[in-house]
Amino acid sequence: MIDPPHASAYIGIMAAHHHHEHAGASLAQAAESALVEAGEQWTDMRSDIFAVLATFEKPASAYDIADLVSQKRGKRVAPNSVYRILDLFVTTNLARRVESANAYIANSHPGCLHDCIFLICDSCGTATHIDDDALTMSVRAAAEQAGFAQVRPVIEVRGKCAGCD
Amino acid sequence: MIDPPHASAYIGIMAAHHHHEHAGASLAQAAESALVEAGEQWTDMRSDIFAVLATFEKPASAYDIADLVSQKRGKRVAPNSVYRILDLFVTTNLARRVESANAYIANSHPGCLHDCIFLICDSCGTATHIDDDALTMSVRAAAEQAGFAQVRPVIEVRGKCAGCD
DNA sequence: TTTAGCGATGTAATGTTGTAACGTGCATCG
DNA sequence: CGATGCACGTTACAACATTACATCGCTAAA
Repeated sequence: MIDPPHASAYIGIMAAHHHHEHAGASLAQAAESALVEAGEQWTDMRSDIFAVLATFEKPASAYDIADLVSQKRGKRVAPNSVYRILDLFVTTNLARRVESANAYIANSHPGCLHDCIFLICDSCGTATHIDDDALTMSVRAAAEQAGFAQVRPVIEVRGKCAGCD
Repeated sequence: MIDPPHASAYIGIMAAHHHHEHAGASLAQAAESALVEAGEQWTDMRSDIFAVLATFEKPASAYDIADLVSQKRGKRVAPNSVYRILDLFVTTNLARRVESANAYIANSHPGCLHDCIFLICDSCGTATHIDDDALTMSVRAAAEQAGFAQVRPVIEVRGKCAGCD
């Protein structure tokens, strides 16, 4: 899977930064090593949940994931367990929570730490993301200016994607 | 209620823009006229719900509001009805939904249309907002660049407020 | 004046998302 | 072996949100 060079960003605003975007097995491997790196275990359950999460184009709800993982294992996996693991993924940067969708999405470049900006299509539900550090840093700065600390920006844009215009 | 001209200049991060910030009765009045302006009715129920919403410092859940309005009226008001009216408020810009909190907050300057940036304290739950049109316009621009249309930014920052350091 | 329509609200049921409390199995280490 | 710690299971429940349909009151057309 070759990565097209991060098609060159914005006029005036641009992240001078590019990633290795993983997919499929490569992504799972990257996730595994990132998790191990963080001192956590890469168990079967975690592997299955990550695999299922990574197949989604759209942000996936914990319940969606629970259903699919249950099928895959032939045994009910409770949402509860899924949430635990998703929380772990989020704290270790293997996945992100999309607040405006109450759902999760795999991070296609784990190990690379960013605030990211999600674009979620109101029609088809698919989410893409852009990384624009200049922008996210400005948001952080504005919040810090207002006296906030330990800042965690949530930047999402709802709208209609190019395919759904 | 006169709004100062939308002065378009920004120095770095700063809103060269100031509002009439309403509070209490003045806010309720502003809300009423904004709603009527939009061709909607200002009913007792809507008035009560707005009043309750406006008393909150923190984003209020529909259920919080339902409880308080129920008390106030001495009769159960179902969450359903509250959601209906909150949706109306959001579409008419009398209130905002805080996605990362599944909750709502009154707009202290209805009639004045903005993307706003919320700062929500993880400790005390209070929310403040900043208006920084330069920033929000950049976010819009980035999304449009990516092919999105009918863009609605959701910009929230979680963190610790000055009082909760 | 009836009545048809419409907007606002009520009622009930149900669906979805998220957490709490506690139990079990298993590996590691003294 | 027994103690500890971690992952996961199980159950129950809390919190958030929507759907379908009923009722009420107003007003505009017949």
